[in-house]
Amino acid sequence: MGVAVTIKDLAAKCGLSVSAISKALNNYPDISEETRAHVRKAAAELGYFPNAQARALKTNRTYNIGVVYEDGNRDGLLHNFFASILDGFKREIETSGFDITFINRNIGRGQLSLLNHCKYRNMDGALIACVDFYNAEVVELSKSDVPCVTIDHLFAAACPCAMSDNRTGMSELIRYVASMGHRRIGFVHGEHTAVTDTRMSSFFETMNALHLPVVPELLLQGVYHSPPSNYTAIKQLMALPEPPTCVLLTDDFAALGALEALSEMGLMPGRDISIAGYDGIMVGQLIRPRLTTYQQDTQRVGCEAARLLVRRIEHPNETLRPPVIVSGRLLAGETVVDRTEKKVLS
Amino acid sequence: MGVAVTIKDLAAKCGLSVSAISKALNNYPDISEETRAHVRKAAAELGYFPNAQARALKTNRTYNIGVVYEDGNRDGLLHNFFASILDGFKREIETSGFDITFINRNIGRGQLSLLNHCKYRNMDGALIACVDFYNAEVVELSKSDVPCVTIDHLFAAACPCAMSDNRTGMSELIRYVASMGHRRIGFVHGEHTAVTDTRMSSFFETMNALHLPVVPELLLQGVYHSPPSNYTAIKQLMALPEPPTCVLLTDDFAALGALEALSEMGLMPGRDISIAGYDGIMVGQLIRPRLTTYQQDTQRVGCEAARLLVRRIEHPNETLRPPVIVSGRLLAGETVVDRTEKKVLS
DNA sequence: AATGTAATCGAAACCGATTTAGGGCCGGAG
DNA sequence: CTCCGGCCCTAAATCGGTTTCGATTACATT
Repeated sequence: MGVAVTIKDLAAKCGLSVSAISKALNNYPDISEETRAHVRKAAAELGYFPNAQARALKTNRTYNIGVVYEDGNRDGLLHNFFASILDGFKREIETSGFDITFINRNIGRGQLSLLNHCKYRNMDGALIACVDFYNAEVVELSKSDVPCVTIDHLFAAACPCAMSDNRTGMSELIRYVASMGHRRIGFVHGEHTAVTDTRMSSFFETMNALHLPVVPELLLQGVYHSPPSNYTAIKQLMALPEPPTCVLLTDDFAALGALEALSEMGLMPGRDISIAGYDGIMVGQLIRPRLTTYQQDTQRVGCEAARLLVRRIEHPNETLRPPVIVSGRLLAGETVVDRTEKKVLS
Repeated sequence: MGVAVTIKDLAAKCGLSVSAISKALNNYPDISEETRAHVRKAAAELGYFPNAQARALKTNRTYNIGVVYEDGNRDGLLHNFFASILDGFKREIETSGFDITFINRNIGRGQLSLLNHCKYRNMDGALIACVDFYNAEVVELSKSDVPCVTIDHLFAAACPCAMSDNRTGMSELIRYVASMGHRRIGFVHGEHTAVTDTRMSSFFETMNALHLPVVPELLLQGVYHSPPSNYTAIKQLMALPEPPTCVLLTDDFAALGALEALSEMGLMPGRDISIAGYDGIMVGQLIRPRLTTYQQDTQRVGCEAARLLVRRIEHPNETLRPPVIVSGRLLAGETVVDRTEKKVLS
């Protein structure tokens, strides 16, 4: 190694003690301004910067954030939706001087729980996203003394949360679909999670408010981010004696699976049958017909999560802030047909 | 904090000195087997694990890898291709006990070069991917004493590299297209990079070998991962007096832009005009018509990069290994028409 | 002149590990 | 009986910083 310059070298160059240097650089009040300036100048000349480990050892601050990310399935980083949230989180938290490190369960050849991994590296905080929130290790981490922030899941524990406005989103989507003349609306929801619960309750509420019938056969459980699952679901729905005129899928990526199924059946989405996704990923707007969906502001969700976490780290005793709810917007693509016009025409 | 258990606590519990504990856990030979066993048991009981900072301070090993990732554009994590490589890298390097941390240019409110950021955190090594390899800071890092591995770019510096077999890939793709009866082949290549150079030279070579004409007007420069850029390029190509019958785009994501342009022009890819992408991202196989492309084995590229890096870290003086070249496979989708049949029919 | 006070800086302890040098203890050789 | 060499362990230095506590100096106050 090109032998890093340490605080001792700097002290020698300045003719000062090590402690004086430290204080000068950390803006202690008992160092004169001219000394401080001199030290700063010398530090710049020597290209000095403190050793992160040494500093952390003493201060218990690493300026490093652990990111707990799916490691079960083969998604994780490949998950468009969460990749975008992570990206937003990363950009924001970096401006506050934090780095991010992925947290997993192994260290050396040994194993470590998520919480212990965080403690091992002395993480200043952790982002919990894209995981099974009911997993024991995840719950343990959320309840621990390491400051956490979650995405789209509200823990009972004192854990701030940034979430997308799934209630309004679902509602707007349904109202749009209804405004296009659809009454028999199918809904493939995801596995049981907080997000699913919110969307489902919003589904029922909105359908009721619009006096639309909720038909049990049109309500299916699918799997988030899984084209095959939604491929199957839509085939099942279309095989019904009286199929829906419009189907809402779990998410955009999954909706691609539905589109695949439809094209196999010789049906053209946006003409013979309507479908809508959820998320608003970029490819959904690149394909033809453009996907009708509800776009979540993922960058913003990540950014808000970062702010909440920094706030929590810097003010640990502050009362817990309510979840930040980020609104999105409807993307009226071309996969939902306007049946009102048809009625007029026929 | 729940006051972490330190080596002192463990020493007290065992009635041994701190150094004995350290040696026992680090498999020093001068500790009796029974003592070692006893220490291990006690450590497990107390839930002890060493403090990463303290250890790193003394050993200069952090078991942390810096990941240098695009921070200029708004891609980065959103880049399907590199996200998958990073994912493969992450999985492999985690099995060797390393964590990964993103490297950027800021620390606190100050600024730090990429190299200095690595040194600040005492990274054991670095992955250089998805960046401008001609950037001064990137070059500096690659030449430094921190062990690096690159993806798809061979530095003059002693830096191992994992790369996709762009030469063979391009060649196979062209041969396939040619076998489908295409002679007027357009090629939108990316910005000047090592990857672009390889693909272009392979393009010329293969076209020559197949006695196909390389028409200057059919050779355009586009931008990687940019649908709009390729949207423009394909419109330009189709406006020619004698347009190509098949166009190769920079990558799959960009190819979606081309598909968009074609659909606007009322042309149907896979019937009126043929196009091919490159990369083999998942959505390309979910849309209809399925994208014809060359699939790179990104997981494998990431995995090989991890192995190279670990090797380099653990055996710094070993002579540099040659680049690992990972082969991919042709994905014959539906966006390239078979003109030979047409000829027969007409 | 004696005392008090503010402004600066230094000495040393400390964070939690690793590692070098050395010190008892025991058995066997001389 | 002494000496020597393993074996097993401890003491202490060290990594590179931060922070507490004191020390020194200069200057104003009484």
